[in-house]
Amino acid sequence: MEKTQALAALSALSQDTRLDAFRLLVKAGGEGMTAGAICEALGVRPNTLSANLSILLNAGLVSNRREGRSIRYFADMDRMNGLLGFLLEDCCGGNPEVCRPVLDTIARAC
Amino acid sequence: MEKTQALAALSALSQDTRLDAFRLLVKAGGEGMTAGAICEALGVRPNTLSANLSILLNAGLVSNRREGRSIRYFADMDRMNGLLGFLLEDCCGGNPEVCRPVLDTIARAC
DNA sequence: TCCATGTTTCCAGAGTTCATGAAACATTGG
DNA sequence: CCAATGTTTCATGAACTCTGGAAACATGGA
Repeated sequence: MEKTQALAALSALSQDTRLDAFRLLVKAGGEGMTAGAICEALGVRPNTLSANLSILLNAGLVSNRREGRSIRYFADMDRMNGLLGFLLEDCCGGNPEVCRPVLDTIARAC
Repeated sequence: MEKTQALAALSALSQDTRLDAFRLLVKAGGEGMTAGAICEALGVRPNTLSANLSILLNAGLVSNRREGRSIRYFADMDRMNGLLGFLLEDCCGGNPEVCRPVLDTIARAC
C-alpha cells in the first residue's frame, strides 16, 4: 500500500461516525448492511451518514452494491489488510518478540 | 481499548508528518530515535516536529526519554496492539477465512 | 404515471488543524 | 556563570472538516 492510500484510510477512520460505521461493517462480515440499517444502528441522519460513507468509500475501506431501493455496504478487508501491513512494515527493528503480542491479539479477534 | 483512545490514535496517524515519524520509530524498534534525528530524516522543522510528536505522545503511540540535551522517542507497540485489536473486534461475521490474509500480512512484517 | 421510500448532493457556517516565526526552556561544556 | 545546542511553547492566519436543512435523484409499487 502507498502512503497516500494509508493516509486516506487512517483519516477516514479517525472520525467518530465513520469509525463506528466501519466497525459495524467489519462485524457484519460478508452480509454487509444497508445505509438505512447503519443509520438506525448509529442514530445518525441519512445525509450525514451518506457523506461519511462516501469518505470511507473513497478511502477504499468499504464497497457498496445497490439492492432495490437500498444500498448495501461492506467492509473491505483487503484494504484493511494493506493498511496494517503498511503500518507494521519492517517493524520491531529486527526484534520480533516486541510485536509478537500484536499478532496474538489479532489472531484472537478472528 | 476504548473508542476515545482509538480515535486519538487514528487521528494522530492520519497526518503525513506524524505517519512518517511513527513508521520511522516502528522501524527503529527498541533503539528509538532522538527528535533531532527524526527532524533530519524527515526534513521537517524542529517546532513542527515537536508539535506533531506531542500529538503522537498524547495519543499514547510513542513514549520519550531525555538523554542529555536530546530527547529520544520510541514507538509504543502495546498501544498499536490495542488499536489493531479494537479495529478487528469480532471481525469477519463468524467467517474466519475472510480476514486470514490480514494475519498473514502481519506475520510476514514481523 | 404518480407517489412513497431510500439515498445522495449541495450549500453555508461553526469549529478544528496545520505550518510558521519568534521566544522560551533545559542541558552541557568552557 | 555564560554561550551553544537541542527541543518545546505560543500566537497567528490559511486551509480543511463536520453537520444540518433543503433539494435532487433512483427505484419500486399502485
